[in-house]
Amino acid sequence: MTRLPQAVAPADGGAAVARQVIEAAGEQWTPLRAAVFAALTSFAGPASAYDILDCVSRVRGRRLAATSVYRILDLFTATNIATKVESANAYVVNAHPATLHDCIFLVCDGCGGTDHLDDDLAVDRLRTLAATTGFRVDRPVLELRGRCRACVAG
Amino acid sequence: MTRLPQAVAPADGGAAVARQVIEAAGEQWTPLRAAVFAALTSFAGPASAYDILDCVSRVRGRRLAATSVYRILDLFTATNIATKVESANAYVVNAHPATLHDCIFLVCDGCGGTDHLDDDLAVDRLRTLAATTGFRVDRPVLELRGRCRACVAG
DNA sequence: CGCATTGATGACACAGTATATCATGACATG
DNA sequence: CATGTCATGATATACTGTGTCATCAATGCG
Repeated sequence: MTRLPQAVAPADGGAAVARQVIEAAGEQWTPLRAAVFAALTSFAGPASAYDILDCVSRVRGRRLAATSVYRILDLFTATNIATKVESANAYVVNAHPATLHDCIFLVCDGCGGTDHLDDDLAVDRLRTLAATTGFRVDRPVLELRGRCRACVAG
Repeated sequence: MTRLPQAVAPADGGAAVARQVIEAAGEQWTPLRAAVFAALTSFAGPASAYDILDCVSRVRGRRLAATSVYRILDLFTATNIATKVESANAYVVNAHPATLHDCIFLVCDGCGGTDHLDDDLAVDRLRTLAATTGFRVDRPVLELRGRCRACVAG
């Protein structure tokens, strides 16, 4: 299966689905977690932990602890609600948290925007190759840095 | 083309080739750069910038500036002599600096060891998919986190 | 009700990663 | 010697992330 990037944008930015996933995992959907999720979706591209910290702090009128942000981001990534873009030390909400795919991120070095594509064929191939060496893949980090259409043109 | 991980270990750890590449790029092969290269090869797996800083400082009996290490690592990565493992904030020497391949790293979360494989087929596929969205790939970041054979067994 | 437990968050310190800026030193060349 | 260039140093600072203990609210139970 191959899907090209596409936007599926529920009115709430996916918060309802995220909440379902979190609660299905036996975790709570707290106000702070909701705020972090909202902050995450409010950025056009990947947001750093401190971007989120600043954003949530502003909204709540009170500075929250960095620890809390990291804890919540860890929870989000563990439940597949968000993913860390390793090459940018930043986080993005996952477009389809309910279905398991190994996202391939297209990160634009021009505008910072991030698209993603899912391509089971390529990923399966990589997994299989790794397996031939006895390596068990737990977490693929597949990111393509470059320039998006607009930034190539501009 | 697909090659499985293999060790090609020249006696000098590849310093001679590295030097050629650096000089071909119009840059100098200085004692400090040689020391950083040697430090890089002296680690079994990827080494952090500060691992290298400590190592080189010890060898030289004098603490060098973090800035210098980063500058040299930037030079090495720009010339394809080394690559940054983004998901580990660490650097490894490139096994074949002269030939251009998009390395796929297998990073073991157990022992920290890193293998790599080259698979033009998978990478070309990803590049092609990206291109269909108008995205131009400059720098693929392809890392598979998991457990190596030994650590899966242990 | 009183109390213990549990989970979420806060507060604070600190470690680790990275860059900006300006200064210095070595060397080449005119 | 004056000047320029390149590599490196020195210093400060920003950014990223974690460890540890305290606090607070909700829940369950005697």
